[in-house]
Formats: sequence, C-alpha cells, structure tokens
Amino acid sequence: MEKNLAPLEALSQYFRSDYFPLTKQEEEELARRFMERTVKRRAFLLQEGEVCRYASFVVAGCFKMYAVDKSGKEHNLLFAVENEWITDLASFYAEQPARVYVEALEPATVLQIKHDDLLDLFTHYHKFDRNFRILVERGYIALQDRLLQSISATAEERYQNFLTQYPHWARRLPNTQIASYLGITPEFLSKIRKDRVTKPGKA
Amino acid sequence: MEKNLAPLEALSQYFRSDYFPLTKQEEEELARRFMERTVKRRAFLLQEGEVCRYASFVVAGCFKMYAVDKSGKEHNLLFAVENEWITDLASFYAEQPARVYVEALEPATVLQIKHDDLLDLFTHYHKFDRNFRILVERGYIALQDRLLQSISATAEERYQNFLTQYPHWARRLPNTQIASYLGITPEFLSKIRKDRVTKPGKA
DNA sequence: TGGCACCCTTAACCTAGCGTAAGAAATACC
DNA sequence: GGTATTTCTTACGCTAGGTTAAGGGTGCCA
Repeated sequence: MEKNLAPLEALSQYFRSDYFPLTKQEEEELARRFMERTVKRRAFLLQEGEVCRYASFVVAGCFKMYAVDKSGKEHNLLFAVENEWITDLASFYAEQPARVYVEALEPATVLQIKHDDLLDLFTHYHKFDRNFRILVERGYIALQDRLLQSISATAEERYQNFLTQYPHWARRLPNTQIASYLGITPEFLSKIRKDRVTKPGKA
Repeated sequence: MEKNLAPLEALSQYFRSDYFPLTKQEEEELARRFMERTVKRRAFLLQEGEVCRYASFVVAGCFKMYAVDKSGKEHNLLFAVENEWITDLASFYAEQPARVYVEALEPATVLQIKHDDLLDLFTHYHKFDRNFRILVERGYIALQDRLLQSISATAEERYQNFLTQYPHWARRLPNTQIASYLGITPEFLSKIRKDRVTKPGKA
C-alpha cells in the first residue's frame, strides 16, 4: 500500500505537492472524469494521423513521444515516467491529426481525460485552469531551454546537461533513446561516452 | 486614428479577436495595471542577469530575444512584432536572473504588467488565467514544432519553413537575425539563398 | 540451454555546415 | 547629403557529426 498508491490518489498527490492542492470536491470531479488504462511495452497511446483524444498522466511505467521524418528516422521529443504528463497538445487542443507517436517503453498505467471533460473542469473549477496554466508554463520553460541548447551547444555538452538535468530519465532509458532525444546517432553518443571516460575532468 | 489604435485598445482588440473577449470591467482592470513604455532601437527590455519584472505586449516595433553562449555568440530564440508577447517566462515566474536578452530591433512601444499585478488579475478574474493558459499553450506548440525541426530538418528546410510560417517576420528582419534564429551563420544562409535561386523548383 | 531480439561499441570514410577574410551594397543617423 | 555602420555575398580550408558495416554482449522466453 505504500509504493503503489491507487492511481487517482497518485494524481491528487501530484497536485498537492507541486500545484494548488485540490479540495475534496475537486478530487471527486477528477475521479469522475479520469479513466485508468494499462498498456503493454511497445503499445501506442497515440499514432501519427490520429487525433489525440486524451491528456495522459503517467502513474507507472515509461513513455516516449517521437516524430518520424521523411527518411523514416525517429526523433524523440519527450519522455515521461511516473508523475509526468504525456500529451500532444497541438493535436489535443486543435483536434487535428497528430504528427507524432506516443509509445510505451515499459509496461505502463496511465490516467486519461477526454478533451471535453477537461474543458469542463476548466470552466467549472477555476483551479484547474490555473494548475494547467502553470503546468504548461513549466513545460514551455523546459522546451525553450532545450531549444537553446540544441541551437548553441555541442553534442557532448547536451549529453552532459541531459545527465545532470534528467538523471531519472538517464538511469532508466537505453542510450539509443537518449541519442535520439539529443539529436545524434547512437554511434556518435557511444564515441562521446568513450571520450568522457578517457579524458575525465578535462584539463 | 486607424492604423494607430491607442495602445490599450490594441490589447483589448487582441483578446477580442483571438481569445475569450474581455468585459468592460476586465478591460478597466487591464488599463489600471498595464503601463505604456517606448524604447529606442537597440535598447533592452531585459538583460542577462536581471530579473524579468514585466510581461510585455508589443504595440509597435520589433524585438528579439536571444542568449549569448560562452564563446560570445548570440542565438535568437524569438522575435516579436505588433500583437505579440515577449517575456522570459523562466525569469518572470521564478523571479530568478534571466539568461537571455530582449532588445528592440526597431523603435518600439510596449505595454507592460508587473508580475504581482498579473497574478492579481489571475486570482480575481478567471478569464485571465484562461486566456494566458491558452496563450502559453500556443507558444508551447510553436516551440515544440521548432525543436522538432531543429533536431530533424536540414538548414535549407528550416529556412524554407521559416519563410512560409513566419512571412511577417521574414519580410521585416535582416538575414543576419534570421540566420541566428535558424541556428546557422549568415554566410551559410547567404549560400542557401543563392542555391534556391540557381536551382529553383528542385527536380 | 539455446536462439532471438535488442543494445552497445569500434572503425573507416564522407558531408553539411562553420570560420575566416575581404570586398560590395545597403541603411542609419548627424 | 554625406559619412559610418551594418548587412550581404563569395570563396576556401576545416571539423563535428553522420553513414555504413561488423562484432560482441545481454536478457528473455521456449
């Protein structure tokens, strides 16, 4: 009963510890609208061309969001583990076909809410508008930071920063996935890792 | 009286046409808290190390937001012209020193609101929370799109996309600034532009 | 206990885009 | 209206990172 909170309890806990905590009533409204779903490794929450119907909160397991370019290569945009959200906002809000995939890297459990139900929460309970505003703001800040790095930093620096900023992802993900997130090939990441060991502190 | 709305009228108009329109009272609250400011070409709204005290809405003129890397090079993160916002959210919300500059590329007029006044609007008028949630969502979507391109597209493709996605910026900005936004050197952009003319449609 | 799928590494060769330099064209400002 | 500062272009050598290919490791399930 300690490591495995009931999924909805995990979500309430999440708001309580990082956002404006919910009242009993708001928690009930939450429970009424979020649905639990378990998915296997390799299964998709979303595929290119589909409309993203749900916002998803990860209760257990691990996901990646990625796009496929015209030469067929995958480019990871985002990872999500426990207590993180994974949703293609562009598709979700505009109700247009997604240009990305969301795939489970491990067996997983998520809580999902439909677009209309979320808008409903927004209109009836001020606090959700606010909590989601803050949530998206934080995402925006993280994205801007990453964009800056991708424009201005070398692959080695980006890897280094990834390790310090996202240790919980780094510990858990295979290097192939990390390479794709950093925008380099697995082969080149391998070379970087070797060099880091060889010339450690850098003179 | 047609092209030059009063600044506050421009802001109300902005919400009216793209977001949930404001009531008379909300517009008055807006007027009470936003301050007009004019800046010369080259002047800074924000410099690295300062805390970003204001959210800024551009009424006239043109700005760039950029970061300077450790070798002294500038990297443009964002442009803003009339009816666009330019604010370092990371610094503004956390009240921490900014890592970026915001500089006027043309003589400009902005409307600015202080952090506390904005939070005040959020708590007293539900609609601002909502309008700003949507505003940030749209910014997030644009950023993600750009990140994807910077990971997966070639410099020439990025330039092409820039021209089609942001014609109003492209028309107005010098190529040096555009190059910095795309993450390439002005010299290389120049080469791309030459090639586009030489081999036009691409067989 | 063997096979299959996935992951990591190494190495040799290749290319997109950078750095530098320097002249020409355009624009800002007094 | 004229000078000074930006901006744009061209060219050439150079480096970060990609590509291809191949070998070895590891865990999983039959």
